[in-house]
Amino acid sequence: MTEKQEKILDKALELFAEQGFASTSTSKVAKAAGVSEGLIFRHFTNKEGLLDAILKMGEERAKELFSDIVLEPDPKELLKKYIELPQKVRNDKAALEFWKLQFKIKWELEIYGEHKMAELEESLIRAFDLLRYNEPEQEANLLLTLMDGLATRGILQETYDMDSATTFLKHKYKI
Amino acid sequence: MTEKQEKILDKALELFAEQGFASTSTSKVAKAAGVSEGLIFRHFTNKEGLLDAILKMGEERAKELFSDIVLEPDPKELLKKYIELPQKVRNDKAALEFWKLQFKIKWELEIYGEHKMAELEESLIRAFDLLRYNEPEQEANLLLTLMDGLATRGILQETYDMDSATTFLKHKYKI
Amino acid sequence: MTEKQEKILDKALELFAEQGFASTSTSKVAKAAGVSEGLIFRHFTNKEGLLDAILKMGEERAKELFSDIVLEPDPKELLKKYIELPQKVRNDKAALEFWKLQFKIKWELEIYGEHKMAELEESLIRAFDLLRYNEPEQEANLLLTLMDGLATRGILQETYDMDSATTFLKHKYKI
Amino acid sequence: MTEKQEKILDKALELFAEQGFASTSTSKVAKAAGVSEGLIFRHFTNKEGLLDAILKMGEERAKELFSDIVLEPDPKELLKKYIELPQKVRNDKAALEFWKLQFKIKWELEIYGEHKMAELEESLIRAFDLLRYNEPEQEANLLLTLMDGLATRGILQETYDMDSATTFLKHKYKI
DNA sequence: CATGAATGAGCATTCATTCAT
DNA sequence: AATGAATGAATGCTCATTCAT
Repeated sequence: MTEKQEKILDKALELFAEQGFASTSTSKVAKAAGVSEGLIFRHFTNKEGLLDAILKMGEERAKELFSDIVLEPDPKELLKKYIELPQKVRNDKAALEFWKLQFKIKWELEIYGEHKMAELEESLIRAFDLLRYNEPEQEANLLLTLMDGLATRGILQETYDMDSATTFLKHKYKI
Repeated sequence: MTEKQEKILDKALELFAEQGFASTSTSKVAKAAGVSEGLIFRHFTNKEGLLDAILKMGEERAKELFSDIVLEPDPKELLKKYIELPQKVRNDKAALEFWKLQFKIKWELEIYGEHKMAELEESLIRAFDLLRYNEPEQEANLLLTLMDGLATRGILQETYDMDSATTFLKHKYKI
Repeated sequence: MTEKQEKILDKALELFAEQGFASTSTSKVAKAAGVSEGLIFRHFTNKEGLLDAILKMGEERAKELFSDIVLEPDPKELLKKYIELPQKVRNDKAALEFWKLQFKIKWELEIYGEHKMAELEESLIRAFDLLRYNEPEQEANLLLTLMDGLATRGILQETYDMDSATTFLKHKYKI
Repeated sequence: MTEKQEKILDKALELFAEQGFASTSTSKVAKAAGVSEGLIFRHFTNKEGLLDAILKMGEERAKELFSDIVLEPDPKELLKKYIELPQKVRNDKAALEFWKLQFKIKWELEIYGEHKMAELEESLIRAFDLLRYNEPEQEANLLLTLMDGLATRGILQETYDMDSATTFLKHKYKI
């Protein structure tokens, strides 16, 4: 991975996250990255190939982010970490950019990456089970869904008070 | 409003909801509507003008949908109606199209129409207040956020089991 | 000639003179005149037909302007009137508009309306002859050419000092 | 400057001079130059950018043409060279094209490039001064204005007898 | 006489992509 | 590896013109 290659990925992520995939032209990416437009195609074949590379990059970073949660043995602690995730992401510019892109792409291409969540879902189910909730699958599903809502508003609604929401949630789950 | 005008709005809604605003060209809309491309601009000035017209249309239909909830005097009934909304929308092709567009546009243009929700939020707060919840504002906010998540998955994840989720939610809120 | 017809001619003249023929769309004319675009075509067949109507109108007004000069029996007086013409036109908004259009059209369509000038040229030749100039044809031709230059600068160069130029010319021709 | 770039400039000059700026589409230019339309924009940004490039080219050639006059020390010779300029231009196809464009643009965009003439005017004033004319500024101004007329007719009126006019003028200025 | 709906061709410009160097 | 020239198709939009009412 050369320096220019990284620069392209970096700027493409930024632009795709800001303006969306379709609305970001390869020439904009090239200009922002300070490289010739042709180079993008030499390295990534396609505009789609560029997106794939970014998405793969994102998946790896997401795994890092999630692994800390998934591997947590204490169920209360696991829930806490999960619920605090949006706050954490919102305060980390790089992570926020990835999330934004992830969601934007979801809506632009209408794909909901279920498999990515499978592992997380299982760990949540286990946690709720250990905490003796009656319907752990439903609880896990509800919390995952809520998370999508939290992400939606955290990203889209600048005035959204994420801290209150998080605190309230922890209170509800008695953490 | 001539027949062709309606046809344009109709097909534009369909295409914008399916493929997104930026990725739907005016020529595609014209072709789908069986109209000359120029007609779109004569009637709606702009591609954006076309979107606005559709969005206004959607707002009116949303108001109808919401008014039934907002005006409900019985708090339990209000909550029930609100929670059942996603189910209702998911089973109504026309309504689903509008919701899809609404969310797609949110993400494409990064605007979260807070004002549209204000009335709804107030009625939810009142309901939770009447039901003697300790923190009605937080409860209302949580439910609204959850709704965004429900919509996200209901639209994006074809396999999402909306009925179970709804049932479970009603159970949680003791309805 | 209905009121609307006149309004069309009026506004078309104004716009053609300001922005040129090619750069003025029939829709602009219709909007400025407060009529439907179709009406222009009902009355004038073509965009070109509209131009022709305006040009004909202009020719008549030019004849009025010139007739006073051409019919002047005293050669000195004739020269004086001719030389003072640009000043006169420059101070008359309506006349200036016509001249401007006339010149703009000349350059846009590359036609030099020689026949319009023939009568004027003859009267100038006669005048120079009576004043015992050696080469009255050449003198007339020179003055006519100079007039084109005077018009060019009078219209195009806002800062052009037409009064000085006129005074100097009269002095040169001993008037 | 690649071959294709030059070809674009060349054909654009030709077409702009023939048909005017507004009436010459970029696709016509591209077709005439045997180039893809996109290339025009890659090299010149805009249709206006293309015009600017041509105009700058013209200015340089005009400077060459004028410098010979402006630097002439002998006043009689200077006047002679100046008066003979239109003849010279009319017999040089490339130069004529530039002049035509220059004038067409003047009328289409209504800008009179005074500053370009300033140097020339000063040298004319100096010449008339040396030749002991009473009002050298007025004389210079008159001759410049006459030149605009000469150009107008030389370009627009194919039958205009430029040689006679030039001869007569030289005779008038005793050259 | 007058309108407003409607069209097809054309416009300037942008786009993703290819290729010779 | 990297560039910059080049392209063909597409984009949003405007144009002159027609026609039913």
